[in-house]
Amino acid sequence: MYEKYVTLLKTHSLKITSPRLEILKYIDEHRTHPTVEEIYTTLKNTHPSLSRTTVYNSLETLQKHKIIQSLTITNLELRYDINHGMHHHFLCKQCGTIYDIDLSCPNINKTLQDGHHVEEVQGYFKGICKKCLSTEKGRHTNG
Amino acid sequence: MYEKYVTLLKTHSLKITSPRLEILKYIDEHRTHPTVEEIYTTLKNTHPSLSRTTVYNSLETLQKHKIIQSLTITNLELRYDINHGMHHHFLCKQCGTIYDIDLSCPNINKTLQDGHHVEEVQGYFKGICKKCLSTEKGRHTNG
DNA sequence: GAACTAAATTGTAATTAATACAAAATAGAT
DNA sequence: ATCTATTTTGTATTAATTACAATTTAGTTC
Repeated sequence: MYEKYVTLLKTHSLKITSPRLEILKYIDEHRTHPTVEEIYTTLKNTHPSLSRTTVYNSLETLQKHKIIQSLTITNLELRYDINHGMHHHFLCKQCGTIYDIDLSCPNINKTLQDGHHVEEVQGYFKGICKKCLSTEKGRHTNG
Repeated sequence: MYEKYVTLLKTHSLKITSPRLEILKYIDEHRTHPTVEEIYTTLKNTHPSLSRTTVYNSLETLQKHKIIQSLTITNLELRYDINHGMHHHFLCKQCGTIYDIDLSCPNINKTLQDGHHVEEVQGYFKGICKKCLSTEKGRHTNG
């Protein structure tokens, strides 16, 4: 159940704590790019002693170790995502869903750009998602 | 002095007001991707009646008309940038400077991606800028 | 397995960015 | 000059995040 996450934390010489395991598991199993509040309120149900600050602290630690990453695509608050290989993000302006986009910009791996050393790249795409487009089309067709 | 901005506002059928002209001029002349607070405190000096809320309102209006755009590259707060053709951004993790990056990801203009309709693209690059790299190198060499 | 210590968790308080809203002011039209 | 819808302004709130001190605990040592 948790071995995967125990191993991951050990690999990074991080202490194995209940909050870290739960948070990591949650982010790994919910690829919805959740907010801190979503993670906190959900886990609070099954782990009442959990503190909001702990969620912030744990996320920061996991991020420092590049196990997870934070997104600012929604402007309002940080969202978190497990670090599963290079990918970008698409935000639907209508339904708010954030999709993973599996493409790699060829400029991404060039380590120098205008003389700057690039360590991280995040691509944010915004528009209307496939699902909303089809609903919209259906609505026009039917009524 | 302000004709350029008067024209721009007129083109978009926006009322010509002093705050809008000042804010637009500020963003156009300071390509440093300023925060709301930077814009507000700077303009407050020469225009004491200016309200923080007005800065927020004006920025929102200008953004809706695609005259400016907002960036979330620093995570903490929104930063604003005049909309001068397609470009991306580089944030130096050391000095905090945000540079414009004039490259266009070939995927950017594909209007559909996984069936999603892309309307906007923002590329955020993070690392160490040329200037900080050279300072670092100098330090190693000299001491 | 008990004792120890550095690190993590917790809860509260404070900070910061952004938004809501109503009253006053004003741009542009008549 | 008058009028009206829009904009500006200031205050009050909300929401996300950070600071910090006290408590607890993971992992080590004996």
